Amino acid sequence: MMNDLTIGQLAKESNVRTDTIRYYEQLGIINPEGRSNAGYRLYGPESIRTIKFIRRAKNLGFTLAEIKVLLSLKASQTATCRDMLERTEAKIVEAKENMRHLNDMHDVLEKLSEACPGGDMPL
Amino acid sequence: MMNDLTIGQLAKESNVRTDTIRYYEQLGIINPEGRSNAGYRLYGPESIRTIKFIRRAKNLGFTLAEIKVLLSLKASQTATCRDMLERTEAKIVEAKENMRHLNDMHDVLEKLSEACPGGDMPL
DNA sequence: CTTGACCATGGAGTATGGTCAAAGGTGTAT
DNA sequence: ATACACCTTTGACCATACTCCATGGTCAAG
Repeated sequence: MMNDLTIGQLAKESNVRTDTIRYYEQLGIINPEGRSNAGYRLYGPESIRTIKFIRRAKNLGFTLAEIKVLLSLKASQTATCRDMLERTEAKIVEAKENMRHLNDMHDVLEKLSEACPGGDMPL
Repeated sequence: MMNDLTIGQLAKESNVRTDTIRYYEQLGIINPEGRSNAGYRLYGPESIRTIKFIRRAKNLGFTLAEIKVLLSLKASQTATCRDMLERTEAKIVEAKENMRHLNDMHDVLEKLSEACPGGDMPL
């Protein structure tokens, strides 16, 4: 299918390195839909979403082992599980915001640590 | 002073290993107040707070390098810096709560992933 | 004065999450 | 057909944050 992505294309679309995708595959987190005649990994377009999910979860502090579990739940056919996951994803987005704010603050603190002994407060 | 703690006592009070404290010292994050005649590290009681602060910040996702900066700010004599830090600490506590909730949820999800294919929802 | 718990240093080893490099096959444009 | 970008695998290497080990000194109790 024309829809399939090579590992390089997937990497570009999802802003990770090809090595990282292969590493995730090694951990059993993601798998290509198949292989080309030449043995090239071929991915469906939903893989982009998956990689982005992994990155989001990672930023929230989930380990790759934990993310593997989250993704296996996500794949489950049980509606209740899917619902739980959706709710959790919303929570995760919230927490990510919190962490982002915290990190912003950290950046400010770093600047402060340089500016403070003698300078005006940059904030 | 009788108030001084050996590394083992400090480790016990702050729930880390002695190795970890020495490792932090190597990174310049904490330092003993002095040494005994025999060369034993001696810590004041505030070191317990410091180690606990490091652990708290670490759980929030700060790297040890970042924590070093936070602690250097904390030590600064400038009132505004201290104020900023206090505010940031409050934020950090908030964010920690959020992450704790998220981690609780993760634990539930793990249980779900075992119970879901065929069992009742435990939640 | 010896035993056992504690301390010191230095260096090696571990887990996580990548990242890079070597050696070689593929695919397409000129 | 040959350059060039892309793909393959295997395996080494990196940073972070510990954790353990070997070797040897210290100290309090019996």
